[in-house]
Amino acid sequence: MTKRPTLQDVADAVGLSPATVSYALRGQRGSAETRARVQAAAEALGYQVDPIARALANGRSGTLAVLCGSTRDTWHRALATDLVRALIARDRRALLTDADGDADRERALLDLLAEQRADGLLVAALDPFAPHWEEVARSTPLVAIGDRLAEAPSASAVVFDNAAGFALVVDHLAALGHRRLLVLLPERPSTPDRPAETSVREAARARGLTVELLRVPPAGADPDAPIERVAAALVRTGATAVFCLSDGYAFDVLRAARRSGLRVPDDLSVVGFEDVEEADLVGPGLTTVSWDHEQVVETAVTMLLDALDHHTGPSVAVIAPRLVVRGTTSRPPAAR
Amino acid sequence: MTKRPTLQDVADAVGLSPATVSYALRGQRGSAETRARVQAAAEALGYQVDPIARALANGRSGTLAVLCGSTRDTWHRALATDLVRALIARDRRALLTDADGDADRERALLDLLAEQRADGLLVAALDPFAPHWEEVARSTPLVAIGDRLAEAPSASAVVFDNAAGFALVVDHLAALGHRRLLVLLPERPSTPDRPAETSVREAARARGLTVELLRVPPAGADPDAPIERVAAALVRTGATAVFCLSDGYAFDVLRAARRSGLRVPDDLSVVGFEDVEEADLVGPGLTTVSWDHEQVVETAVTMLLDALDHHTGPSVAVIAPRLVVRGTTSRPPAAR
DNA sequence: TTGAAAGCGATACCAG
DNA sequence: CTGGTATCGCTTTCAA
Repeated sequence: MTKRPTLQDVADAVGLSPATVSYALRGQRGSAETRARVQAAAEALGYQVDPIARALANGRSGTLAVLCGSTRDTWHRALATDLVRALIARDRRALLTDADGDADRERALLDLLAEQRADGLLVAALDPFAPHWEEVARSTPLVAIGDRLAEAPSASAVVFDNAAGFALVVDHLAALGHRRLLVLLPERPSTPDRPAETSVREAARARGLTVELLRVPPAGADPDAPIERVAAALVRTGATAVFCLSDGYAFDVLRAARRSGLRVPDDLSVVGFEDVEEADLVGPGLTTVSWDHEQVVETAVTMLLDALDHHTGPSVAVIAPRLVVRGTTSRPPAAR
Repeated sequence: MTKRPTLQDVADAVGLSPATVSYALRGQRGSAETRARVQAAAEALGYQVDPIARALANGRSGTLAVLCGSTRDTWHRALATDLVRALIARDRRALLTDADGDADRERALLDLLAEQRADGLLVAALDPFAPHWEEVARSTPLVAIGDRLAEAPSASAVVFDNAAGFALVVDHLAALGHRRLLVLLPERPSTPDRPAETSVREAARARGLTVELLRVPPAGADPDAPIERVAAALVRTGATAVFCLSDGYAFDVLRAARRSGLRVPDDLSVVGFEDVEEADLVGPGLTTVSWDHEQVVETAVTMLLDALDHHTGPSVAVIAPRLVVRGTTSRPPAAR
């Protein structure tokens, strides 16, 4: 196995200096004729820049990173892999890392990525309130996905119009005659903007619905405990519909319902706040709010590449919700 | 923002040469006393090795890579992210890349990973027959997952005992009284060992079942076409059970069945050859063959790290199947 | 337009 | 046990 050719080899081949070859190869200098000659020689030798040497020399690694708060969650897992795929499809090298639900690890990975000279970051943050985001965003183009990063004005973001999503769900359920709504939301606040709690309450009030809030730990932490609590809450409150704000919990609720002998959607409407691929096959029908996956990915990637290539400043894109109705009961509360 | 301290800075601080410091920090040399002093100084300065400089100097990047044939497939996606998570959990840096169903890209990514000096590879190969695997495996510890790499004796592998899986499925269906089996398998052969086709036929013959084979394109390629073909094949052959070998097609079959007005499992048994997280919620019940995910991940990661740390030679681990029965009809063929 | 030379931040060989 | 010093392969001033 013969060694890979280096810049020097190419230089020797064309009788120029490595510097000149370097510039020529990147199209930064040289007469058209020189460039062509260099290109040809490089091609002939099968020369490829060594990304590591380049990174050491100029501080850029040529690699973008996707940092995911937790790939345990189906939707985030799909998002993360789609982002990587989109980047690769645009001929960028991309790597995916996963904080696995641990905020400390999120921080550690961030340091790691800095060390690795990641040129840009796509982040589904675990803790959007963490102060360190601004420091990172200041030195590296960064696009947050899902929620704005509270303390990082330098970061771009692709955010979901949660309030609009809530309104969509509440409208839908109200129109079907539901009066009591059980809302599952994450234990820790996650949106830097108006708290989900407030928005949901407000939307519900506008439609005359009663809301019961149930805070659940992040998905995957302890899969069983919350199911029991959900089942209990359903019985206790007599809610006829469950709205799952915490990503990934709609499936758990379906499991809980099944255990409790509740039929979905005949006895209970379940609405998720995301739209995973398998939702159409799950149970007899799970209604979800969908944030057009492709649009999210496309927007985020475009933002990042723009920032990278054209040094555009930070910006925020808002993704509108769409309701995908796959089964909700309209049985009025009196009938139960 | 002050510059990160370098090895030189630490050396200056303790009055030693960078070489000595480098060795001391890695615990390769130096009296206990020297090491302690160096450690302390490094700590005090907040020194962290620069992985890029290190990679350039010694050819190792300190990063392991997971190369996935296609993250479009739910099961592979889960596998890939789980592998990354497992590696990170063991304090390794890991990156995930995705060939997205394109064999050429698989090859290109492999080159890329070589350039990036990946220290080890975990691979769910798209094309296990490709000759280039051996070249890669020869220079980098490599563990293949799912199938052996036909031409790469230097690579380790975690393989699924497909034949045993087939037997499990066929036994199960035969016991329920099924006589006609529709088997979906990938267009391209994927197992270097005995072809799936042969194994399935053999297992079926042993139980007196008739087998209809239907070759389908890889998941995600053209989501609609195969569904129609499946529906047609069901009607044409009068099969009472479908066995999906091609990963990810069980869900599509359920969709096809629904469109055709077939009820699962009352009219049709559907068996998948993997066990995705959501299988228990899908439809009224999807029976699957399960390859203990955790065991697969654990085994693969352990193999890779052993090869890395102890220079163990290539080995092969076989994962045994388990049948997860979630709903199959026992309606005898005569009743249809 | 081109080239010589100084980094970038470590590692590893080889003397002392 | 230590410490010069030559790499590793490329980028980038700065002169020519």
